[in-house]
Amino acid sequence: MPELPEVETIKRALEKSILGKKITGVIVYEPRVIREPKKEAFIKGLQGVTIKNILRRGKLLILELSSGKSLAIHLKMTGQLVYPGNGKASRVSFKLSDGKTLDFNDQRLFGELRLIDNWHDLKFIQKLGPEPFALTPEEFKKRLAEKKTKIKPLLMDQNFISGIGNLYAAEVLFRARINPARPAASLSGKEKELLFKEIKNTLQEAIKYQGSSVDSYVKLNGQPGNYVKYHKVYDRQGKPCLVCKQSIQRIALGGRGTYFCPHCQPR
DNA sequence: AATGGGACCTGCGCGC
DNA sequence: TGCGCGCAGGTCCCAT
Repeated sequence: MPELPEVETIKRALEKSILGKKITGVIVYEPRVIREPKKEAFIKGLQGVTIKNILRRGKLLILELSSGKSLAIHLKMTGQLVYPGNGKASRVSFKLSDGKTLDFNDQRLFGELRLIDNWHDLKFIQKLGPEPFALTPEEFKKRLAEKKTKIKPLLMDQNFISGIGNLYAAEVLFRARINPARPAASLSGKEKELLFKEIKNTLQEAIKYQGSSVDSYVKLNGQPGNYVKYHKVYDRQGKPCLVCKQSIQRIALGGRGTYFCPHCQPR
């Protein structure tokens, strides 16, 4: 479940530690995580290239390379990047010119590595909604206007707005005091403004604390992020609401576990 | 357009 | 105790 704050945390750490270094070799332990091209071409295409630029779009990490190609990394549920690598449970290991390795770990193999000519051409990128931090309240309200879906699945829709997953959708809606099952179109102008504000606030705060380590997210150095202790609803079912003391509920919405306070977030 | 389901995966927690 | 089952969720894809 790495979402925008977790991927941003990793991106910033990568910039400090591997930017400008050369990939001197690639060891593939689990070919299934390499989505394109085939393993041999993937290894060959990365051999000897320098990492020129590191970007994030939504939850996707992009390393631009001296060859003109890019390495796109999606961590999906359980993907990790660890530097310096320790070789433990690594699916793919990148040897760098500093003698250390960058390890890609992924227990469940949902993660995706792609070596591509132009990352702008990725279908995922072409359909991707705007970055929360590059959006104005007016634009956000406008995008919300015609939507008939429930607000929580909509926030998680990467084509609507990028970077928000199950965890931060729950946290944001609690802070905006909006019930996750509300139809998006039913939100008042004030609620839309507050929601947008809380999206930015929550993501910013989570980045400050370097992400939420529930499940398997770790920072580039292998250590957990610190934001879990600030969660107000996620994974807190049955526990007292930090505002009103009522029990936090968990329901299924769009097939996903959804946490909220029935008192603070009424229908 | 929206919604629901399955697929991809594996480790964990639960019930019996 | 041990086993089998369901669940967890990011994204894509298909069906309705």
